[in-house]
Amino acid sequence: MSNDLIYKPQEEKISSEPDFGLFDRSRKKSSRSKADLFELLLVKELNKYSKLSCLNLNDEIKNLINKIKLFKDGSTRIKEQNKRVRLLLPYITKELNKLITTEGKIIKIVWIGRDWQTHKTLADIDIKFLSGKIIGISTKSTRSGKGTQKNIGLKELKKYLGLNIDEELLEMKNKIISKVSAQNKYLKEIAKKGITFIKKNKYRFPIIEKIGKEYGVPLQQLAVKESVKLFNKLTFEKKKAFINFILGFEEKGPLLNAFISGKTTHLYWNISLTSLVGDDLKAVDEGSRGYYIASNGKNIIRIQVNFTNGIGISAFCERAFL
DNA sequence: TCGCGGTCGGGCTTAGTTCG
DNA sequence: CGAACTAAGCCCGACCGCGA
Repeated sequence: MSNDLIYKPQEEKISSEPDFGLFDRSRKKSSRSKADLFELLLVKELNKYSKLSCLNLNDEIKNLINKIKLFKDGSTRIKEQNKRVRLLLPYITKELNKLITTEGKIIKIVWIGRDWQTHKTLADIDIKFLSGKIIGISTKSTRSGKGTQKNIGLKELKKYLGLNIDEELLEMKNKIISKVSAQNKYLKEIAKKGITFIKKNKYRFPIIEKIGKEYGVPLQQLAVKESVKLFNKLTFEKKKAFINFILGFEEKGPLLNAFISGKTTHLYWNISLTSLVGDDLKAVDEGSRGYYIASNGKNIIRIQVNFTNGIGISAFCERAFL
């Protein structure tokens, strides 16, 4: 039996028998909870700054802290978020001060958080002024890097680029399921339960990742080629629509991007990104993993082509970076 | 030239919504 | 009602440039 097929218990696993995914082994990170905590702490401070009540946030903050504590390095991660809020806050309030002189005081602050889907916005926080004006704040907190500008699912890729790889995806999925199934009796049981269950078991059986890549990577490469070809065939208006979607120009109101990466703060209004977009728009193949969108010969957006939860064993998507 | 901070690039995690 | 989809987020190793 090859080494890949041997069941590898994770650090928290006690039983020596495979549990077929009943055990949750994704305990190393808690990225989403940390982001939520960061956003909520920021909302709390912004409320204080605006002299608005924020007592209702304390329970939720407490819950998140308790959740993050359970993860590896949990308390360090919590401290980090607190620190980054302190560093970023003055830059945001400086910008808000300017607005207050023309729009009046802040009367309401709404944490959008995970409700972006129903709000249809990139904003994490909405701020309403006395004049009725509402601005959104999109905020990120990372140890390093700029974070994802946008994650584009297959539905949107179809809509904007006309990308259709349904058949290839189905074929890939079937191949992965049958190859996983052919490994041994445990994997046969897992494969029976479908691709999501296969995904849940990838840490216990490293061969799953290997098989996923075997069939997933060629599809990534195909999708890069297709996307580049399709983008370059679009009319100028349609190219622009795709870029507008990525950059968030479909927002109802002004959007302030406020993010902190390590100790470095960044602050800019979304509208300032319009200067990036010129009249000659082209997609440039960058190899097997992604492509660039260039404006007048200069790369402005990098698009990474991959799967959300591991190659071949989760949903396909393309991700945009500035 | 070496250490270190910043950026890049690939990948992973989470969770709300939708769909069969 | 659970699996799949979607789209937010963060992680982290590699790489690169710059000053001591």
